[in-house]
Amino acid sequence: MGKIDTKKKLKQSAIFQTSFDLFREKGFAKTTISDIVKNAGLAKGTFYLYFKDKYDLRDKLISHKTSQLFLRAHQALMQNPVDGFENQLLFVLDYIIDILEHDKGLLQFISKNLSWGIFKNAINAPVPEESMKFYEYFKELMAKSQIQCLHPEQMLFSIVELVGSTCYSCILFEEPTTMQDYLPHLHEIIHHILIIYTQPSPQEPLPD
Amino acid sequence: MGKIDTKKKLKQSAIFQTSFDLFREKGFAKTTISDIVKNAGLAKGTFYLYFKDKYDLRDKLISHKTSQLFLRAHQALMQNPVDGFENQLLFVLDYIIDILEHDKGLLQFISKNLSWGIFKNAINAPVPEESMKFYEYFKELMAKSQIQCLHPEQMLFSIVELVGSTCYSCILFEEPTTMQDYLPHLHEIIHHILIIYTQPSPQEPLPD
Amino acid sequence: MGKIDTKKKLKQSAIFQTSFDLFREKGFAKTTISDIVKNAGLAKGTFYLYFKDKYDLRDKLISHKTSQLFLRAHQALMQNPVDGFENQLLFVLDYIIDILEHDKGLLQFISKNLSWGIFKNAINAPVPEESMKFYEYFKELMAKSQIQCLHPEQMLFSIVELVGSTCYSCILFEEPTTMQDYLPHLHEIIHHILIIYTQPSPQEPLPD
Amino acid sequence: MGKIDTKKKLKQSAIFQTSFDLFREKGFAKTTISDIVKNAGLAKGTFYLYFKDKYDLRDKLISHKTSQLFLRAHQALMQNPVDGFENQLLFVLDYIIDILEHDKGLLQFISKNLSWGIFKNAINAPVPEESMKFYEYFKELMAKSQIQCLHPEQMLFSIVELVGSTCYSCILFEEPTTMQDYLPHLHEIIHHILIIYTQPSPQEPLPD
DNA sequence: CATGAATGAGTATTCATTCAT
DNA sequence: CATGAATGAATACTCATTCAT
Repeated sequence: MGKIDTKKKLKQSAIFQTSFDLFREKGFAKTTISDIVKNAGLAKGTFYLYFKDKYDLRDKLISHKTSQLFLRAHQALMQNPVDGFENQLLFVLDYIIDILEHDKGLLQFISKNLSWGIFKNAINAPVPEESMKFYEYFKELMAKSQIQCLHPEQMLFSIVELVGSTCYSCILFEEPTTMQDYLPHLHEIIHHILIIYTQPSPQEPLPD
Repeated sequence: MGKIDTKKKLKQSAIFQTSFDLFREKGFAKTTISDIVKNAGLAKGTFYLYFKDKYDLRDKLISHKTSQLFLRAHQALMQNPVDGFENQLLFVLDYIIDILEHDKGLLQFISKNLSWGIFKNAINAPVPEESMKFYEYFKELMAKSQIQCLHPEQMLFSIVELVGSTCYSCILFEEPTTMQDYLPHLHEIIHHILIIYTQPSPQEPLPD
Repeated sequence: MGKIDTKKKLKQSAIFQTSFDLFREKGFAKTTISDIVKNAGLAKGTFYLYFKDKYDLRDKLISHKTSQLFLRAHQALMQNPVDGFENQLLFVLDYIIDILEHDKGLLQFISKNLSWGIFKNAINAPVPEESMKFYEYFKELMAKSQIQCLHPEQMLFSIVELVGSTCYSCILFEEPTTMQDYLPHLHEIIHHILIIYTQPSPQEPLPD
Repeated sequence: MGKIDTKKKLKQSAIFQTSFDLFREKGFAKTTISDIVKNAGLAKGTFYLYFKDKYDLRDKLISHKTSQLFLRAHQALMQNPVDGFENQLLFVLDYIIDILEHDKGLLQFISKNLSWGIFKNAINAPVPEESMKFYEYFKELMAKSQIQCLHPEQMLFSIVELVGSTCYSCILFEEPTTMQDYLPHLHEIIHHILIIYTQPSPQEPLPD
């Protein structure tokens, strides 16, 4: 009973690991299911017991990897307590950026396919305990820091999209500059976005 | 000579038009070269006289479509003179956003493939006069408005990436909200980005 | 013992019923063993406890269904006594044609696979009491009606093949006409076949 | 121009010949397209330039072979003039039966798939001059012999179905007897079918 | 320049069958 | 007896690319 379930988990895990390596190495399109099962030491048919097709695998893998990323950032945050929502947010973002800078394959794989929808819900996480909803997580952080914010979702959306797309370009192509170089400006823009959204009224003129 | 050139242009144009329609309709991956030439009324071999392969066509098409987009925005700006760099920038962005809102196929096609590199250089423009470099264009606008800016490229990069990725989500999926809804906040963030980059940096004083 | 036998019968029966429905619905080739066991609520391995493979199942099913058909016709004949071999034969044929007209799936399934061999011997009947030999049955009817016939087997063969193949076309495709339309002609041809085989052959005089 | 067309004909012909041999040898189901093209000395893709799939090939092949059969019978008839419709009909049928007796593979292949619809129309004949409509052909023979017949189509249908299905059993399995043995009886039944359908009125009582 | 017939490597997917539990 | 996870051989079909005409 437990044995069979354990074996099943192992197989799925093997497919995850192998396919991720291959996607990183050769790209999604050039990776074949034959490649995956051959490297995972499984029969072809077995693949189809766990995933509908290559696209299903990809989607589940993105959820999985994104979840892992946030989980690691969250755990780091727990071990290095930081005060205030802004600092916490920056800590998490910087932590993730740092990981991605050292794992460009991961960045390449995730970014091409990540969307706000996946980010917000991360519902299809194959392992239940991973299916944390990041948006909920940040809202909680905000609440704990007693931040007032009219449109918390839009605020996070703006930040996440900005960070995601600029990272992609700076880290992978160093265009228009390196991540090192860009990071302080990114922080400053994020700082301003927080100001904008936590101001009493977005219409009112900004203080200078 | 001129005749032959005209004929060549016509064929290339036919491939552009047909392939764009098909990419919009069925997506890039599902569109075959057979499809394209059949719809364009050409022989298969003819395709290879004009493009190296499907990827070459796609890249040239993206440049072409992106150029067109900016060209239209630029022409609109010429006819509705607006004062000041910020207003000009917003005019151009809003104009493009409006087009994309009404042509989601175009948005889908461009966004998946647009990167800062293409945006900045637009090098492969098949029609020479299209190969305007947008970055240069904006730098010129800035100069005309006598804007001082330490890192103009980074500033535009931040804005373009933010606009690009948020548009994609808001227009195509209305996530987390509609473009209508999000637009004022986007404007405000852009406003702040301009402030950040055109004010004396907190770290380093502007040279005079 | 009896219990186990009952259970076995039940499973076999479930496979028969389910597979027949599926064969009718999707055809033999498109029906998979997975389909069958899933619908029958059994495990895949169980199938192989009862049948060698799909072909074995099909053959047994044809025998089974053909037997049922004749059994029903026979029972009807018992309840509506008819005099004379020709009338009895026509009664049985008409009865069966009527059933097939109302169950085209059955006709389709049986006809594609029925041959004179199966008809004559019905050897593989899975349930022993079904394994009535139709040819023997008709010979008995003939004997009871005191019909003299030199080649009774050929006579039945001619009739059965004619009825079988014309039914198939008339009922399933209404080609060249409907069964309704064709039936009187079919009767007349059968009548003549009976005449031919029960009259002194032109070539060889009947032995007395 | 003519060269290319000739080559195309040759390729189709090669596929026809090769596939027919393979179908005869291993059966339709067990013959793969890979087999066919390998034996025909063609590339896989080439197959799909000429036929939609294996089923398309089979149907066209049946038409082709059936047409050939009748064509040969017709040519033989032209060279051995026979008087009267019945004699002509029997000549053609006997001629075909004779061919089939000596080419059981052909019989096997055709019979499993021949239906009255194909017989009557033979429309899809790949080579135009083959697309003779047999039913029309026989109607013509009848007209020439000044035969009056109320339901000529039904008459031919009855004969063809009878001949087809009895041949199949007698030739391939010698069940219930050999074709040699059965032939005179078949002739007699056909003779009677002609009588039935050419009688002034099918409703009127048969003369005894 | 233009054609389109021919190519054939390449890939996803199915499914009957087995066997450890 | 029953199960159903695992297997992997088998196959249809696609499509970018070439090259003789």
